Amino acid sequence: MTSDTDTGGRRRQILAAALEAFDASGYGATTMDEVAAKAGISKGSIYNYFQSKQDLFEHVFTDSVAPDEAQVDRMLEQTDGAAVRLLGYVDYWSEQTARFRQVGKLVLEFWAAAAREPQDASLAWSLHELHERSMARLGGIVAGGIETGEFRSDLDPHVAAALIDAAMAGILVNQIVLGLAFDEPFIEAFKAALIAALRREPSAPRSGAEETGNG
Amino acid sequence: MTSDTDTGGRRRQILAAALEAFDASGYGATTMDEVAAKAGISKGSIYNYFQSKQDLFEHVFTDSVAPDEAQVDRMLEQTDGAAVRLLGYVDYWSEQTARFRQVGKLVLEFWAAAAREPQDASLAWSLHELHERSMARLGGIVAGGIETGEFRSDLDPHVAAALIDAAMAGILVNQIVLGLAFDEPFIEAFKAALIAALRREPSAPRSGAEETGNG
Amino acid sequence: MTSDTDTGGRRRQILAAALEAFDASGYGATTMDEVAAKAGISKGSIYNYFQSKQDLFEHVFTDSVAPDEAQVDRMLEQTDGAAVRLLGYVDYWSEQTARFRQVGKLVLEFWAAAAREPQDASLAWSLHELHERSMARLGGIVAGGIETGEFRSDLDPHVAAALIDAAMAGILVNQIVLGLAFDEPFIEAFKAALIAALRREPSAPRSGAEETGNG
Amino acid sequence: MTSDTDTGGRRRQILAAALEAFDASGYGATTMDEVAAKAGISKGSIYNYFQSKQDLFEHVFTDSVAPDEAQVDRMLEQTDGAAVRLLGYVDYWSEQTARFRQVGKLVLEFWAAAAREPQDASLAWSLHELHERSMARLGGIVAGGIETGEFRSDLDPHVAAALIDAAMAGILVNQIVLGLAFDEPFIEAFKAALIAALRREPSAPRSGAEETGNG
DNA sequence: CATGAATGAGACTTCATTCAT
DNA sequence: CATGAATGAAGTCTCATTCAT
Repeated sequence: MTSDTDTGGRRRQILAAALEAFDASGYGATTMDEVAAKAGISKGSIYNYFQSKQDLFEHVFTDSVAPDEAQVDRMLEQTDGAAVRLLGYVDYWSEQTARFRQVGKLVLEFWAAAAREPQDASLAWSLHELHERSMARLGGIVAGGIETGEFRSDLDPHVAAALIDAAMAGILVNQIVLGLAFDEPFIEAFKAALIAALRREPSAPRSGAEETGNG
Repeated sequence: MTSDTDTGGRRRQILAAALEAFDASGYGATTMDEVAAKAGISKGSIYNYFQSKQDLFEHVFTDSVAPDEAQVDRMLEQTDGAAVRLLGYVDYWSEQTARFRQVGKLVLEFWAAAAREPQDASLAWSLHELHERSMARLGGIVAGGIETGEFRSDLDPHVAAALIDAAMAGILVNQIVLGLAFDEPFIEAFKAALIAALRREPSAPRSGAEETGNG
Repeated sequence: MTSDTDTGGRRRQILAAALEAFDASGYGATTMDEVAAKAGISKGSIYNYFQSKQDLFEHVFTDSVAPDEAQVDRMLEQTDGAAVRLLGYVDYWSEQTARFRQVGKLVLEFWAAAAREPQDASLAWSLHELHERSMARLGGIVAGGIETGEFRSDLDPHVAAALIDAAMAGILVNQIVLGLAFDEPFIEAFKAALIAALRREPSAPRSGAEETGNG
Repeated sequence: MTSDTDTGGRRRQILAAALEAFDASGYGATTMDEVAAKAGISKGSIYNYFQSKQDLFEHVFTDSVAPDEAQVDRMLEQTDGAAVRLLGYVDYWSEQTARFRQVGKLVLEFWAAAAREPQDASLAWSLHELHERSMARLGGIVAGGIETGEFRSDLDPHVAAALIDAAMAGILVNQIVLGLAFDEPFIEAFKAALIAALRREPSAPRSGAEETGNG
């Protein structure tokens, strides 16, 4: 047990050090020496836990950076109403984004690496699956909204989901690459725009529901 | 004349080879030998035209990949109507994206590199300025639409521009990273969603009553 | 113990190989491959002990070639009489010169490199301090001789020390550059000339009239 | 004629540029580009005047830096008295040294290069012959002084010449390597020491004859 | 004779990975 | 399982020299 815990601890220690190093310098410019130094262990030791630098890099994503999807699924299960569920999803994503912001450049490294990999390689596959699940959740929310009449009936749930997902990805990119600050008012405006584009409209007896509220 | 053409030609030759190589393997995994071989010249020759690998990389972006903005400005000058101008802008961007799709991974390389650079470094600055100009165009279009009554009056042009820009960036990312195909129908849906979110709602003679109540 | 010896041994191994290589070919023409081959290790290994070629070069001087000054200080402490001490110093220097003769060209490399360096750089500083200590010893001997009346009272100890030091440096240079053999008879003649130039002239009961004119 | 002059001028132009460059950076660190830039011509052109970098280096010495010996020979022919001739030689050397001081590091480069060359190679041979002529002059002066009774009869002219030459070489080295300033008072002290070591002594009815009389 | 782009050998240095201790 | 010295392949960049114009 102790040894087991120790082993897990050592592994996590390396992952944390690697995350920090890769984020600061990128994959190419990070050396195993750096990781070892940050982790406070010897360089050779890393190879007892990871097969190679590439392997370590991928595990930084799958074991440390990949978003925690359990909570959002719980939230979606317990919530009624397509608009509410959608806005909840955006909030969840926004929280994850805040985490990403701390390891922001790393996300771009993952993307760039995945783009270069064959589509069935480890990292590319992880990102692919992550995206698939995101699409499924968003598509389900939109389809539900159409069914209940909350959302416009002329929407294609898949297309809508892809658009919403893309918008979120783009916000993240602009944050990381350009250092833009997308603060809470911005996120609220984003939500309002989503609702404005999705909701059923002419039948609404009253309009004016989607004020953005920022100056 | 001949020499002038030749010199420019040699430089372009190297840029084309570098673009291809960087796109295929990424910055780190591309060697100067590869670039030289693809360009059909000697390795040392590259250094007669570019100071370093990094310099070459940046010039691939600024000289070869950066979008051609002249045409869109011409279009915007000659067009009336905010919605038409916006859709025209999306088309312009869509065409550029098609170009990017061919050098897709390279764009991620640029982004990752720029994110790692200090914000005033060459590449980061190029991307920053590109974004600023994009924001200016989009913001202008939206502001014009608000003024003429085409678009909702409760929009903040800066926020709207940032959102539109982010959505486009995200579509690009998902294309590149996940290999998704965003075809013409998708782009049309994107346009429709934009218009749906921006246009003044015909049914509401007066808006401006209830805020979204953030928090 | 063993490891300590081994580590020190490996380092010395590299230094010895580098000394030989630099001496044979000069700094510029010596390659790290050569040093590695002579030391019987891999090229990369050298960088576990020295940061760069320049660093290795400087350590060859400070760790391997710089004269051993402990013995001469012991001798000077235990000896009385300015003339005897001076001749002892010449003998000490002559022995060191014999060592230098084996790595003769290397000394010129050090000098040339030091001359090109800023005066506070590592190698230049080493030579500077070495010279300062030499001047202090010689100046002390001469001053002592003047005090006891062995040497002429119109000498400036600093000037005399500088001259003696220069003469020794020049003998070394001519040995190395021109391959001249300065054998024992020559050294004896050098000693005699030194004494002749320094000692109080017996025929003049009182000196102190004709100063050299500098303070 | 014009072309001949032009050619000579172009050659001298290159030599002057090379001298400056080699002096500033040393042989290894000087590039042909630097020389060409300083000379204001193209790099390829240098090879119309010199076979190689090494060839250029050697010609910098033989054509530009080697001391001008004609004047000292004239002086020696026209002067009587061994002491006066010797002091005149020191003055001549001192003037040359002032020239060397301006290209000081270069002298060390020549020495280091010559030491590495086989003794019959171009540069080594030049230095060797230069030294031989210096020895001949000094030896002649000393021998003459012994003959006329000015100098001590127990001197070996060859040994004395070698010592004087070495002292001068050493002064030069310490100037260049250590940046020491050997000013006129120092040179006068050097002269005084030379005379003190050489002149016939007990028979001198009066001492104090060898005032240095600086100024 | 001038030019300067092209060359290509080769230099220094880095670093992922291994393995004996 | 830990260590860290050793490795050696590979990378970027330099530069003396050539040669077509």
